[in-house]
Amino acid sequence: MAERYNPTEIEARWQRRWEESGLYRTVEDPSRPKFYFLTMLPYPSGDLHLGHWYAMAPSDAKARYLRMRGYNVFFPIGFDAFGLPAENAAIRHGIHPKIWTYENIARMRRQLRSMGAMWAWDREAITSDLEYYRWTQWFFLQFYKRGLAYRKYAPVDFCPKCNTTLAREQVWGEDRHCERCGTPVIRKELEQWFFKITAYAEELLDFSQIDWPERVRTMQTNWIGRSEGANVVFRSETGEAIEVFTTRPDTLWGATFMVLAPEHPLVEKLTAAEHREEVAAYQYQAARQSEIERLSTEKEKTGVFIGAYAINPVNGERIPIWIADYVMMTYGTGAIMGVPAHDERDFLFALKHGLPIIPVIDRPDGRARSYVRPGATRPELEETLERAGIPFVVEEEPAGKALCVALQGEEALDNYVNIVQAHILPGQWVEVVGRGWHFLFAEGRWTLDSLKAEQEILARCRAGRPEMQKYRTVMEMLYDIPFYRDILFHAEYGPMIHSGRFSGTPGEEAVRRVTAWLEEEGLGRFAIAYRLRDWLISRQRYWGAPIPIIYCPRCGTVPVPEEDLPVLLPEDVDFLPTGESPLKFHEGFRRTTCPQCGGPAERETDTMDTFVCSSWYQYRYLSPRYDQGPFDPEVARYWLPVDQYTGGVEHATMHLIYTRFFTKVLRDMGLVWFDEPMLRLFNQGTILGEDGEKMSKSRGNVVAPDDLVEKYGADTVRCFLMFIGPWEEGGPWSSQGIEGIYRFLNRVWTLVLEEPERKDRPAEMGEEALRRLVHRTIKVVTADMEAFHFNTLLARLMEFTNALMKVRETPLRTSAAWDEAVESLLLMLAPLAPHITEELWARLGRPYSIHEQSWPAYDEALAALEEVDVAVQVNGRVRAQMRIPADLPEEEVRLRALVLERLQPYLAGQEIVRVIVVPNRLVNIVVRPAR
RNA sequence: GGGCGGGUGGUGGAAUGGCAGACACACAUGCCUUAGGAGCAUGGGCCGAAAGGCGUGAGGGUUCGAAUCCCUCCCCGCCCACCA
Repeated sequence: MAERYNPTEIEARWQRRWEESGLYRTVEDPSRPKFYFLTMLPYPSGDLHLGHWYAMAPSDAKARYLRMRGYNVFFPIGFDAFGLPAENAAIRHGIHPKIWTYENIARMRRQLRSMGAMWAWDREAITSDLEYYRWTQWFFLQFYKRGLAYRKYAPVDFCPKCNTTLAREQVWGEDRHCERCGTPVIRKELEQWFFKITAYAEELLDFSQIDWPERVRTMQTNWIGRSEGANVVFRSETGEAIEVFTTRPDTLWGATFMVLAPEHPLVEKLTAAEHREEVAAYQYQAARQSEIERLSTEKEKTGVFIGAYAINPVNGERIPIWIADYVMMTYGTGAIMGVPAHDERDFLFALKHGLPIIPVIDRPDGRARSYVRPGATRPELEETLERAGIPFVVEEEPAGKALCVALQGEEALDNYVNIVQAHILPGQWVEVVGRGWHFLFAEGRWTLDSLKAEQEILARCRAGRPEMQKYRTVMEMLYDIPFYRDILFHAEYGPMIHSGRFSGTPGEEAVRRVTAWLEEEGLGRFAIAYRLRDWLISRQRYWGAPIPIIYCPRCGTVPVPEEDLPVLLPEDVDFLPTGESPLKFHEGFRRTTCPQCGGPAERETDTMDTFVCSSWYQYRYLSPRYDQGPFDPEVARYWLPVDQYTGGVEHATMHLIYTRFFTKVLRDMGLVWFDEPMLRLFNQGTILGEDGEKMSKSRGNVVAPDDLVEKYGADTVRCFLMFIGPWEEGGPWSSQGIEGIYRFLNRVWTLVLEEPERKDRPAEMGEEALRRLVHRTIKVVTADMEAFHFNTLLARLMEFTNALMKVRETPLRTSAAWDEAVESLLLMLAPLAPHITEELWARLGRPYSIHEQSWPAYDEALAALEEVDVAVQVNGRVRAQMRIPADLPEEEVRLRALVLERLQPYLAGQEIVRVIVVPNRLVNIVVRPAR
């Protein structure tokens, strides 16, 4: 009896051996094709959890496979070590962030090693290392030099009691209070550093050079949010120029008001004295809300009139200026024209605040409606309409009969208008809405085509029916009629109406023609707006890379000279329970001398967002101790760019955009020669708790990988994570399911090492057939490996193993084909389960190491099936099976099928209409009863 | 509200126009065993004694043939969310 599979012993032994023999040392070898395989670097939270394993183990398997395919693979690892949790630990437990971080790293290194991955530990990089953040600061200076780093006022969440800014995750609850003291948080304008990522917005929309998942490309495209339109200059009555951005210049004639963002710089100047108090109160209120809240769809459209008017440059209309929090200072120009007839938000705003609504784009669907109020016309109208063939619905109302008329098309509308006009009673009216927008009175017809018409119509309606007195605008009056509700507003493109000489311009040309005209007249110009904002990198934190800037009272903002880098993060700091950055109070750090004039000056005390550090780590990995630049260009020339990147999709709009931006800047600096950092990207899913929910301490469903490794060994944990389901989908953990993989590895152990109980089982297959099975398996497994389909790959290997377990008891056990089968099994399993395969490989007397062997090749001819089982259907139902040689000519297949015994009852008395032959799969005989 | 995924046995999943349920878990029965939370063998979508029928969220369509393609709807997950 051979010894049993003991993963703990084997794994420790081989990990030591690999380390000692330098199996995974990285060497730049120009004679071999390179492959840079990168996995997102972990944050050293202190414990390696199963999520890390889920991200890393399959990556390691793929990297090992590529190595077996002959690539010189670079598979580095490191730590994203700056960040808030270290500071929180300092405040709560009195541990210095540096100690906390580096102790965590030491622990995680040990845990990571237990995975048995082929990481290039000799190139490990840690972002909080002095020799790392020195270059992060260097990049800041290069950005600054190129005008890509700038400082401006920006709103931050601020706790007035703690006297500090808060990160977004430190603001709690609906009422937005401070996490620590419960005081309501306010928005405060602070000077902050930004990276000008918007300068690259256009280029970031181009994904033509990378093979990334569509999901990520879509998310980034939406995040960047490119919109074409025009900036149009309005003037206030006092002559102040106010620029608005619009994507719909074709609706300019329908602008009936203007809205500025509450923090718009012109508000101060424009606000009339008697409105100041109200405006200030509204601005304060708006400042208290985060952008997230302001953007909430459910929210009422609040706002206040500032007592000023602007002139619409295209038609001279005088329109009121409001401020409202649905307008963002950070998008477009921070000011909009309100076109309530064709923008849903403006429509709701106008209705709520009693602002007039003038339609200026015709409905493309040609629909119009008319509601004839009781007593508006002579009673014969009904009969006349009937005779004219115009359908209507009669509604009984307390005041009498009302008619609801739906009209489709120009002709119906004209016809209806003429008929109704002849039936109107004096003082009364009937309107047509949706299209036409005619108000038919006995003495004439008014069209809702201007503010003036609006007022006249409203006055007449109020005079004719006293109950209309309560309405502030014509549209408000119409909106009260349920029959009209869904036809009063639309945002489609369509022919322009009520727009002076542009009336009649078709929707397809309208935007272009109006924009061209605006440019000619000097009233506006074509403009592109992006939703992407510049990247705010300032953090009022201690544990981060200090921003290398000095403020001198004489010279102003002065960058730290490159030769003075790094700006050292001082370690002798006190952590205040308020959470304020200790750098602010560290006199030795803050006080410095100006590099230009030598006079007393102050350092910037903010540090950089940790996403800055992780935007270029793939370059630092190449040469983590290089000190002539961020990375060794020699080494870079060999390895870059990254060939394959893997990581969670949650970074789609943060890290994955930032690192693309960084790379484009590096390219413009001449540091790299390519446009994109990572050529291919794979997003793995999330490993969930046994209950299908996210693993978290509060749910109590966390599975500790260390315990699993102790019980089953790393190979089993690795394989099971890959077996659970498609890697890109993630899925729930199963503490029972892992047993299956453990059994599988035990079976492989038995298969290779143990003497079978019997050896004389009659062979079910010959040597040739066994070879065919081997090559067929290599073929499908290779395809699965290429496609990251680890779950089906393992299923194939299990099937293969199960088949071999039977063969093992037959005389074939001593054949050459058997040896080939076992060897192939171990080689295919090696990337997934590196330890057990190394052990079995050694015990078979093969040379060290299995991980330096070539991936098994398959013979295409052998991999092809010799015989196939084909289903034979009659009218789509399987009625028989037949085994035939593979790739038999269709005609032959048809003949063999038609004479099958089992089929005859189904064919008797039937006429064969056609026979469909799907090669090597099935035959479908289509029949119908014979006449 | 918008965008992208997804819905298949008791469970995780396989099959992306061609025999639905590979592989595994759990379960059942049997063998072995002093014992079994080890190992081995056998079984299984559902209904039915069988023949056969039904079956991939619901309904419709295209096709010789649909889990797969199209239309309508329901449910779940993720991302974005007043971006003018």
